[in-house]
Amino acid sequence: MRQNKFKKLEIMPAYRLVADAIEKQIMTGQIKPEDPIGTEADLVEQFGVNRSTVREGIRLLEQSGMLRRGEKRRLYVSLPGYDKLATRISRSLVLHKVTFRELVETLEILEPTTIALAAKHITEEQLERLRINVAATEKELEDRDRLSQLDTEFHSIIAEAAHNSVFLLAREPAGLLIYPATQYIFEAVPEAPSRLLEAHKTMLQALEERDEEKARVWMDKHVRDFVKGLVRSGAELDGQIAQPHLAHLLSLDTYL
Amino acid sequence: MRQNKFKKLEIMPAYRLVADAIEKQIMTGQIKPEDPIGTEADLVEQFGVNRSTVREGIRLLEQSGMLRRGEKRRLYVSLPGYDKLATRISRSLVLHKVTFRELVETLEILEPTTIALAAKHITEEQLERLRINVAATEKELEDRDRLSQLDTEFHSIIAEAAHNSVFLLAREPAGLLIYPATQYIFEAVPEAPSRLLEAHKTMLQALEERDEEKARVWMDKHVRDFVKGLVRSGAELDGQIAQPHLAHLLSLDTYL
DNA sequence: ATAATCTTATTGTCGGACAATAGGACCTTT
DNA sequence: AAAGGTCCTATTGTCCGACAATAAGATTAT
Repeated sequence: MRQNKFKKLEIMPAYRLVADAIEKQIMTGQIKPEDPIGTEADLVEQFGVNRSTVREGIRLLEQSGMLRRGEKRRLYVSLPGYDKLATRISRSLVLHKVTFRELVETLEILEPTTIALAAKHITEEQLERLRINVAATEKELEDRDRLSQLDTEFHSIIAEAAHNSVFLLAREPAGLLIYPATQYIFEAVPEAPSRLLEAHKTMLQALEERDEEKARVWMDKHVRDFVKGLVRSGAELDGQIAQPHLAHLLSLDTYL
Repeated sequence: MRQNKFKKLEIMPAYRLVADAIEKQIMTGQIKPEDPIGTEADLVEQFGVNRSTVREGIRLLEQSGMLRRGEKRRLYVSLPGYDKLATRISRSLVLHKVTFRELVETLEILEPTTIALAAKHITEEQLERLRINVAATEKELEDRDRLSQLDTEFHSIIAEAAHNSVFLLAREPAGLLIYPATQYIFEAVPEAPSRLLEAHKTMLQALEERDEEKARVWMDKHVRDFVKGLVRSGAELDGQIAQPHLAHLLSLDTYL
């Protein structure tokens, strides 16, 4: 038997070490969000490596949202926003070829619970945003594209109203991936828009009344309705998400 | 009123354009996982920019796991693994100062549902891994550190057994953040290890019997037990996660 | 055939260079 | 004095060229 006297050496490129060093300080709270990091020249001096190397390290952290370029293009520590994270997760799910079935199964579970939490915690400001959203939905019943945007937003606001960021982040990627499909349901099911509006109205009302149970029941119905529509629109539950459904995720590329 | 005749110009550094161009091809399936990307020199030629610029672009994608260095150090398209994603999400949650309350609230909801799904879909191979896990737990009841690792693993296997990658990814970050706290519960609550073992044993049994309801009920109990222990161990439910609880997340830095 | 050596391609790192730009300081105009 | 223009400086984004380290492949020696 071979003797294992030595640990495997950790041999990492310098740009990684740079990134890890900065990340560690951020994670341990030694540098806090909105704190400025020095200029590239400063980092060169501190780490004792070339500027190119520093830059490569910075890119790593820039991507994950821990660093951003702020005023005067200087580097600041920053919190990765939930929207950006959710987008990134969604993309990964797509690459992993997630099926409609997995998505709807997840939402059938999460959405009713989400709205139940929301009924307990929603603020007046969030109620107002929902009212605006519903009003817009009513006005633009004909514009399918806009309507599916509003649908996605409606559910996002509710998730936000649950006031639980862990839960929010657990739900959001599935929401981002599935609700755009609403658009295709509208094409196949003429009565879908009005049913959607009715459901949204009722859920809003339930939230205004803080009626947890009513909210949950209607959301449950709403989601199952959605799934039925999805099937009627020709989606294969065990198939992957079709390209057209993802257009928004791809074009969001630009600024995240 | 100001006329909005012009769209905001998209002015982006070249290294971003490089990254976006590659990412787009990956997302649209024009390049698939495990496909080799050319060498840096190739990319320099194709994009018509300098190698430094290409490298910075590559770093962005390397971080999000869409590119990796494979054999012969060449660049390959790759799927961001769930474990890596979950780690990254967990870190973001920490930076956003999630509270214990948000974590346990989420798990109280997700875990029972997870095991119910698992009861339906678990494979023999996964059952076997759970048996090994439980056996190890029984043997090492004294070693708190090891025990909390095994606990985290136990719940992860169950999540995997639900056979829903969306759900898996929704649950994992919360699991990563909360179960390490088990260790501190053991210090405060002497009878905790044996109670944990009993619960795990019973849940395993329920899974073997495909008894969805029994599994759910026990998991529910198990999680609430966990929360009680957490409180007894002195954790402030409305406080953030303490540094020591995060050690594992930080040291994982190295190779993800 | 196996081991040792050489070759080559590629990455990681370095140093230096320069244009573009943002911000500040300073000046001009009304 | 406020608004606009000009100059100055620091910093970033990009380019160029170079080289050591390394891994894979080819070649030679044992």
